[in-house]
Amino acid sequence: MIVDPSADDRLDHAFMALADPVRRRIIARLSRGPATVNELADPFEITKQAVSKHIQVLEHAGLVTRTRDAQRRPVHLDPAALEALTAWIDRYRLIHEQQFRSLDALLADRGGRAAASDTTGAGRPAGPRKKATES
Amino acid sequence: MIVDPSADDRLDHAFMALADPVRRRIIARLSRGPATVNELADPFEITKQAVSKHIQVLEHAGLVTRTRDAQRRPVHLDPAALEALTAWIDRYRLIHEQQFRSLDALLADRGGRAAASDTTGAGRPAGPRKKATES
DNA sequence: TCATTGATCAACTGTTTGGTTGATTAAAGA
DNA sequence: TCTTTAATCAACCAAACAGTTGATCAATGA
Repeated sequence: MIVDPSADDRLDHAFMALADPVRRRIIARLSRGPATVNELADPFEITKQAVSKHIQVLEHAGLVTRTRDAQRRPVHLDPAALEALTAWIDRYRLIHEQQFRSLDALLADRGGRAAASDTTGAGRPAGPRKKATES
Repeated sequence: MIVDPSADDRLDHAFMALADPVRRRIIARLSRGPATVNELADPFEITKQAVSKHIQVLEHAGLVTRTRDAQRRPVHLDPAALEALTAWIDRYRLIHEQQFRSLDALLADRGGRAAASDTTGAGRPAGPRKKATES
């Protein structure tokens, strides 16, 4: 049993959880409000045991929580983990955009002639040759 | 061989591709500019064949593209697929936020007394009882 | 107490995945 | 032509995963 998962582990589990279309449909349903396992299993062709496993995956990823309401155990969406995902994606998406802006500025300074001959994109700046250690 | 993958399949592959820490580090590296397989394999303990497979997964998900530059085959980040991921996540994250705002407005109209007794959250609005068919 | 309902646990199975080693292709250069 | 370098292909293996069936647990209500 993992007690203190790293941020990397949490990203692993969250991305893996959303890599399944059944789990994405469960998230979509929960975005409109909590629901029980039986309610969530209804639209699918699989057994409720399988849906229960999917919910365990989502819970382990921190995407949903379960409470107790008499016999029912309603599942709730927890959007904090979703925010962590968009934060990770946007981080590198924006770095990439910035790389392009820097290159464009550089080419503009040189007069822009080099840009027309670089059709492969292979001449893009690769940055300093340091080890890529970021996660 | 799949020739026309659905949007759902593309999301599958993209989320699955990012569910691996090695592939996320590759994306992080590529956000700073293109790189070859050998360069990408350098920081890892695994063989370059394994890294080549990871890049195939990323390419199949539409997250990267490969070009030809003499013997080298530089890998480039393609941020369009990343945008699709954030779009999906934010869609349901914002729907969820809107649900909360609607509930808060409802409780405010009633005088807000019911809110204090609902500590489990089980009484959240579950929306109309229609089948959850959205993807 | 006992039956019912909601949900999970346990064990098993077929498929997929991440990694390896060894062989092969493709382009450059001596 | 022969060698070197970059990268992929092919076959294989162990581990993980998604699904199943059957049994069990927990709370409710007659």
